[in-house]
Amino acid sequence: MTVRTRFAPSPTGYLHIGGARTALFSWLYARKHGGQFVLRIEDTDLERSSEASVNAILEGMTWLGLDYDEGPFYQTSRFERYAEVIQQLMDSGHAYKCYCSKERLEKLREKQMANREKPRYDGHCSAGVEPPSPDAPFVIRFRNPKEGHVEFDDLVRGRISISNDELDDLIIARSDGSPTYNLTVVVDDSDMRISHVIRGDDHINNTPRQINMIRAMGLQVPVYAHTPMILGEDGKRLSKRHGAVSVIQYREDGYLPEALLNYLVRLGWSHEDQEIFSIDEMIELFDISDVNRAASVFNTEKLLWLNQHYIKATDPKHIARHLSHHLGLRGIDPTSGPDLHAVATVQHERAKTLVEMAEISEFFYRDFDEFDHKSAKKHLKAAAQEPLEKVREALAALEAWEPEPIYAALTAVAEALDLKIGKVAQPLRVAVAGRAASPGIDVTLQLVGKEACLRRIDRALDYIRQRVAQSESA
RNA sequence: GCUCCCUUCGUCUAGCGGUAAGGACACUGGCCUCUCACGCCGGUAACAGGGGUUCGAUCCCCCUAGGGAGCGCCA
Repeated sequence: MTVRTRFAPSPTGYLHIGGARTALFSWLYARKHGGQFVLRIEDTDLERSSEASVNAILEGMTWLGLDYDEGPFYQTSRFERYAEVIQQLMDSGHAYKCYCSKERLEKLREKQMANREKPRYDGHCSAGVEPPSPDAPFVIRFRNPKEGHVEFDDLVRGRISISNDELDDLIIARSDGSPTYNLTVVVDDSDMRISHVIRGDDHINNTPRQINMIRAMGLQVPVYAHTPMILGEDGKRLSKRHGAVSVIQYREDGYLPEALLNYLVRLGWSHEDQEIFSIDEMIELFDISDVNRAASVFNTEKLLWLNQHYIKATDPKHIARHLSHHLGLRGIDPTSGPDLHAVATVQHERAKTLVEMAEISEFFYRDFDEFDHKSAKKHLKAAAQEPLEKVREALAALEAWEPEPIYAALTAVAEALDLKIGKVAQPLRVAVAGRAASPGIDVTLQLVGKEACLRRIDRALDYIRQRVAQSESA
């Protein structure tokens, strides 16, 4: 049997974290078994579906690298097929017309709730009834078996069993003739020869009735795997308000797709003590039956750690391209300063996201507006004046603007003044970078460039003199 | 309310009848060091509770509690 999995989002919003993981699991399973992964857009809800959402989902999949072998298929283009199946079910007696009014159903539900019963359709029209009027509206219901129970072996949950008397006769066609979800999934999964249905566990309760329909149609029941949901940082369900951000938002926030994928695959799944997985390793090692049953909480801290790991591990040339983009977003022309590859090389161990990397690299490309307040307070004080003046002198005299001579010049100044190198380097760092943290002082100066360095040192000296003058007059 | 599902450090997880309950993130002590990071060494921290079964339960069974999902002419 060739493995065929699918991802079937409804285009009513973005591709969010939960959907992305379900897609990843399905994709991995197909890739692992040399099968196919198909994408299907479940857009039968005309009210809520939008093309913008379809595009957002496709964009998210592309960014993550979850390529599909077939599709995207749109359910809206398959209405004829659904109508055909519904007719077959009618012909074989597995479905019937129901003329019950919404009012009647509403009352029924209230009564059942009051009686502490599970609300369900009572089969009023099951035996066949006369239409209240010749042109009375009706829905079509699936005739669920009354006896026995449905069992299936879920690849992550194990055996799940539910009694048929818990199930009622669900609507498969609305009064306007359009098919409902439970019918369309079943028909599509069958037509698309899906062998393994991997989806969120919010579908567990639908599965038994879907199995009953599949059997009524005389079709093959696929293997199911219901993956647990992902909770927000607060342990509550993900919502628009916290965490359920679109996958694309992570790209904007400076995450690498490899990091997000790695994070997602470890949510509910593990392989020994391994934390880092390349795509190839995931494909080789992942197995849907090793997935946990319990929901898991999304933890940005760990994602950040992984992201930093991938930033460190990725070729700086590649990082440079991303950095260019994020610098651009900050209004910086990346060609106006040092080579991006060099900057990425010295910064890639210092940033958890590409956005952060752009932020801490800004000073390479333009003079900062003002010194970081705390850093200036600590380092740009009277005691730093002489060292900075001497450093300026030494640097101005340098012929070769390279890390080694620069560092030699600094140590010479420090020695001459009988200071530790830090007493010289820190004020200089604040002068040139605007803050007390930066890559090594030598490469920092080199990349900023001689002219800019001298200019900024002068500015820092002005700042110190002004500060000294103020404290004297006070 | 009813049905189904879930429950190991704060978080992600390992465990599959006998372990000092392992790893990772975070937190934290130290080393390295021109800063920040990186890296390295160390630490704190968990089997929801109660009954069984068993020589022995994190692991098997039952109950309780807590959490989640479903119960639509949404998907």
